[in-house]
Amino acid sequence: MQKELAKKYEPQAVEDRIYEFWLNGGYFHAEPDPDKKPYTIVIPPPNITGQLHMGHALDNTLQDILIRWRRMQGYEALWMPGTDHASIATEAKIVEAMRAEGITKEDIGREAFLKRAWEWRDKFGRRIVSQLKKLGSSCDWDRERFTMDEGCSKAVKEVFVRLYEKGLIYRGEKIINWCPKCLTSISDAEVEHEEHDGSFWHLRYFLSDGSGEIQLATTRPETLLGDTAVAVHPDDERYKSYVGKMVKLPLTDREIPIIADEYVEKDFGTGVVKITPAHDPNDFEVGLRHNLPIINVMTDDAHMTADCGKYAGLDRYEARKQMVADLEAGGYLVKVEPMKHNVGSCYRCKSVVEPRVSKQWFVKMQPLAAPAIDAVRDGDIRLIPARFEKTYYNWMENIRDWCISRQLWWGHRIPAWYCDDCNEVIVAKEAPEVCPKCGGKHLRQDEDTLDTWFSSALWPFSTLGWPDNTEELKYFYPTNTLVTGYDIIFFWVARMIFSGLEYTSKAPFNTVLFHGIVRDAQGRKMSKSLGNGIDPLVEIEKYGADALRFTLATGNSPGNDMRYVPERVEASRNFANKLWNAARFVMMNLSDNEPTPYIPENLATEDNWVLSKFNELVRDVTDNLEKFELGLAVQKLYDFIWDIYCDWYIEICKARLNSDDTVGKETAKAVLVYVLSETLKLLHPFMPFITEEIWQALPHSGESIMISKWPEYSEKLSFSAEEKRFEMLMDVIRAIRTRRSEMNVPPSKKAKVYIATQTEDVFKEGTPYIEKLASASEVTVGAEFDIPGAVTVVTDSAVAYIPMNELVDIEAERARLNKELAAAEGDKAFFEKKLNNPSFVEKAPAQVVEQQRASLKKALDRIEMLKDSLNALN
RNA sequence: GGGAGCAUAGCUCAGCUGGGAGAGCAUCUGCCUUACAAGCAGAGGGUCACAGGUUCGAGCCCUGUUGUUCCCACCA
Repeated sequence: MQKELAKKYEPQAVEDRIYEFWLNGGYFHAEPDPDKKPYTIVIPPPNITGQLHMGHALDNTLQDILIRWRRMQGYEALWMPGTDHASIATEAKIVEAMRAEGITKEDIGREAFLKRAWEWRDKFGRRIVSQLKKLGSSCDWDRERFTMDEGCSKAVKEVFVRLYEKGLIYRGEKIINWCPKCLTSISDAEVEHEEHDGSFWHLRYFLSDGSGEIQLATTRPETLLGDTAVAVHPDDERYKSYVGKMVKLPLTDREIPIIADEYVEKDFGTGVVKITPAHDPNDFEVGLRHNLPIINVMTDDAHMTADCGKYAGLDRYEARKQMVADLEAGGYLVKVEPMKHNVGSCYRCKSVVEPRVSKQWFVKMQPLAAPAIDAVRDGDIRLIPARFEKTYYNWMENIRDWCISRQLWWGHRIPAWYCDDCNEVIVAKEAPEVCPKCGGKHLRQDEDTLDTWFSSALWPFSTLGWPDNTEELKYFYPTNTLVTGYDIIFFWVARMIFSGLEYTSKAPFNTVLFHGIVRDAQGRKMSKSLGNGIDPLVEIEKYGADALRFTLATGNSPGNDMRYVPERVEASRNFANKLWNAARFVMMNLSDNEPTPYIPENLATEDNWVLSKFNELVRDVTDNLEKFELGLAVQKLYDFIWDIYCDWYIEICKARLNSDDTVGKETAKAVLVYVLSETLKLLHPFMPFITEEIWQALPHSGESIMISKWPEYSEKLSFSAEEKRFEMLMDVIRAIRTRRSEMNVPPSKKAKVYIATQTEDVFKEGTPYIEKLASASEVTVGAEFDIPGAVTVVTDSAVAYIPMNELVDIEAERARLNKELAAAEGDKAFFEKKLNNPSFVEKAPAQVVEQQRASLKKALDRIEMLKDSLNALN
């Protein structure tokens, strides 16, 4: 901070410089240290294709708050950063970029394609990292990792081989979700289901023996050429006689059987289903049970295959249209009903997913899911908020095998080789020279890569050196807190849990803090297509990273979505500015060589009060952070700094600072500096830049606020008696201000004030403050006054008379006091009623009863004072 | 079909284990009181969605209703 302080805080001039300073100081770096307790967070690795969006901003703000706080508390705090190769998303982008050049993947081949991909990664992987730095993230960049770096790749191979050997990874021909645009299989979790308006075509299939027809209904007539049976329920009386007969498949010469299977719902549609094992997961199962042939009628990009006669080569929806027309023309179409049905689409490209039979690699999930369920149930892992446990159990308990192979090039290539000589499958960490079975040399590695999430699942330990038992792994693992959005609970969180348990025998973290989605001001999801996204970098440029962080941390409760309202970031910016100016004021009063912050002797009541309030703040903020209530913590800091420190304490200190009382002056200065400096520490995790900038400008010891010691609650700073005394003063000041404001008296018009009270010492001591803060020209304190016709204000502890008779309308004043009296009488009745209720006194906690008694007493005192005041008017 | 969240001041949201409802923004009034007009001092504004229940006491706990958002699910 410069000597000449700007009136306004300018984050742009501060943040980059401070971040450099931290980096140079090496403060983000963590090393195993047996003398300290570890605290570890692994970052949810952002995609290398990604740009920082509000979701990242929120996620990383929360992590940075936790890690900075723990670091200050003395933990060896490691925030492990890195990026994710995001196979499907990255590959799609590169393919898209290549299309602009007029070339395809296949044109250049695997090797050249991967070269491009790595170049892409080098170029864009840095971008997201520099954006995280703009936010102030205190990651240990020395340890930055990438899901496809050597270590992570080693971990991936290790896991694959181990699971294969254990029989938990297998290759099989099954029906999977196929994205016809990305041209790869995807897992169940990668399919988004949405209800669409569709049609339900009722068709008639004629029996081969000419004895009649059977009617069925379908939403996908274009798969008809792949039908290999027609099914009814075995108990369906209507169709019992049909079972075993053959029907002629319309538009073809093929004959297919009518079978009975319990999968069919009697009451749905006509109770008859066409069975297309190649294109529907249920039909596939039915096909297995009845040994039906599988006829694939679609190509990998969802066009009809060459075997489809006149429909060959048509897009699936065009084929549907033409087939429906042909069915109608041929007399097969009975009717068309409108129908809502679920359509699955690819979570990356939104294309409608095509169920497809193909040979893929799978992870057998049930054996892995069981311990993962127990870990949460037994409390080894705590989900915050707890309601996500239910979601988690529900998913884990109904989990199906995980399809992990992808027909993509960018990713971890599957460590499996096929022997062309003897068809042996070899799964190994290193490429085999020869076939271990036949000694043949014609080995081909599997062309496919692994699901991106397969490597992300290992992130908490692969980044720490696993499978090697490194010092880092021993010290920092298991990690402590995982902070992420609830939208990736299945993709990532659940998979890390079962992976950690399986490979390290430990839960990978003990707490998961879920946050929600950042939405726009109207509550809509921010998206490219809507164009309603707010760029965090633009906001940082405009308002500062601290303001953005503050906005995201405030009013954000775990697991709940939040709206990003522009006005709020302005309010946060204003708060930073407020703090800046408070610091300016304090420093204005300091000389060049002030001692480091300390608590002086000779504390005045207001000093005790502010220290006591600060002490409570320390306790509350720490407590909130322990409970992951970050939004509450930051709110309390805001209130303390703005209301208590600025509006009251600084204002009240001005009297001493401007006086000739050297002791009072020094005391005020010392307390001002002490409380400011300590409060900056509490605020630092939330607003790291401005707190560092101010802290550096204040007298301090140590290199940086970010490695200073987190304040602790101290009984010695608890002054409840002094707090009460000071609050009496505040009450009177507020009451006088309110009264003057109601009468539109400007502060420049000073007036005498007489204070009648039973605690004269409080108000005598507070006289200069009443003069300054309540525009009093002269304050007289006594037990009783008789000042006819004065403006009268009554608090719980005093009556203040302000003889501004010319402004007073006696009748109005009487009416007002009577109104207040009525209110006080109401209070009295309220508390009396409560206290006269025997079951209340009996059953309520003693402390609560005591509170009510005190409130009753206040009301009674107030009534007395109001009555006196009314009498005084006469 | 199952499950979950949300419903509190005009707007955006807090509200910890139940003890007379809070903030910011907006509105209104008066202030350039030299740290800050991105500010200061005040004011107005709420049957805490609805209906029951538990309790001495319910915004908070229970049940149901309505509205809304989301997640999961193989009725073609």
